[in-house]
Amino acid sequence: MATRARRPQRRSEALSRERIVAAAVELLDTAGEGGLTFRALTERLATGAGAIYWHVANKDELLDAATDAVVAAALAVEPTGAADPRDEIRAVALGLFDAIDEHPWLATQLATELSRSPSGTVTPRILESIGRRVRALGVREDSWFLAATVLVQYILGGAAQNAANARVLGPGANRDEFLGTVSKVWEELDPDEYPFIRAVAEQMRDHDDREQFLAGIDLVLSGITTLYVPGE
Amino acid sequence: MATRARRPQRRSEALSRERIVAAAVELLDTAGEGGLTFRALTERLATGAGAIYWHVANKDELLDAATDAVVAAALAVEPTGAADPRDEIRAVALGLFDAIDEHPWLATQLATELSRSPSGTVTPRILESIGRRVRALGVREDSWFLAATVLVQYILGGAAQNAANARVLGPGANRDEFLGTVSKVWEELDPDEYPFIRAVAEQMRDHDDREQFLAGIDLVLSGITTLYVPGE
DNA sequence: ACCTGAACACCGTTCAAGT
DNA sequence: ACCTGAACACCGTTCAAGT
Repeated sequence: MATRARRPQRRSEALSRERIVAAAVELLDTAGEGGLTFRALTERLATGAGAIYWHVANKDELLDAATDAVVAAALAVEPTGAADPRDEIRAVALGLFDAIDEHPWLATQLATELSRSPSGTVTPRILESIGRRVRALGVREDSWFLAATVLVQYILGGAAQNAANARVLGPGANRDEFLGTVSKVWEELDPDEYPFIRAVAEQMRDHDDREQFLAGIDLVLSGITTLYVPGE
Repeated sequence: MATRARRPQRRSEALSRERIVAAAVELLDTAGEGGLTFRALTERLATGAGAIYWHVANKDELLDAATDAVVAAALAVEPTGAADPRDEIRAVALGLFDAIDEHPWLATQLATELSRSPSGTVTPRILESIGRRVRALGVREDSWFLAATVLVQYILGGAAQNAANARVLGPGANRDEFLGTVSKVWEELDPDEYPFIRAVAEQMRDHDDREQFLAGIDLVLSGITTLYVPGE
């Protein structure tokens, strides 16, 4: 009774790249970045290591595929019918924000995604989604790439930072308590070396992640409008 | 002759945390993120594994220490005497940009730094440096934390993205050639799925990393001024 | 207090062998 | 074409033993 066999998984439901990637995402979600190993994967899929290597070149490719699958899903629920491109940009950004929140390993992955495959599919996907709205915003054509890139950079950076916070906490932890602790540490830093940190310790403790993230988006949007939208 | 003993290192110059961290930085710089192993480290320092563990708790702590050392050095050359806080912010940002450019492993490290030690020293260091200038800019007090955080997020994200590009290239590679290749890939994407990417493929090919990074800083600064500096 | 180095548990990847 | 699973090389970390 105690030694219940763990998930015999319907006997051989035909291995496939998709099933492997899905299992990888599950492992990453439940066990964290360190939880994705070929041994855990073979056990969960009731197969051998070689079988996985038949469908996937190596671990890096598997991670890329997992990232791509999750990002694609997050961007699939595109906001339709929103009149203001600004609202659409906010919606796309929040979609990624939530995806990273649900799959914290995405943060690290997205940060290093760019360093891998030059023809990586994740970055173009995100850039395309944001870029269309940048164009709709009326940004000068020669600044399309710049404006879209800055936005994407902020979105990924901001979402990643929040995921990091969430990860430190771990599931079920008390966010207020955690922020309180960090805030205390900040308040006790050397007043000569860290005057600013001390001054914002309280703001840090009371800030709302989502609100702050959106305020950052608006800030970038404001800069884009001021500098790159003619006649504003 | 062929089997020259590699660096006997002046026989026992007393191991210390600093020497270990310095060796770690060297290894990371020369051999990349995967190059930092305890075996390589023991060889370079002509010692045993246990000796290193006497000075450093584990690999994560070693990576944190290496990151901290490099970031501290980058921020140490603080711009003095610049009249405009905007110029100072640009200088600090470029300092980090160059540091990540010199030590590409910093990008990944900084992206995940936040997820580690809540009392991490790297983030406060950067936030402090940027925050002081944000204050000098005349930002409303209740928006100090927000404005500084957004700036730091953009700086780290932007610098990381550039480091990623540099890393894909590898030392001595031809940047123009690389961008040309990626640009070609972008131009050949599905016109229905990726109209924006196709439209900016050329801008991407011709963009200058540093220029673009600075333009992003100015964009964020413009947003901060518009939204959070009273009377502007 | 500081260092040595063998040993342990674990990992990604390969590959001869099977069907 | 697809899968098995033992084997290999390598890694982070521990620890009894030394000085």
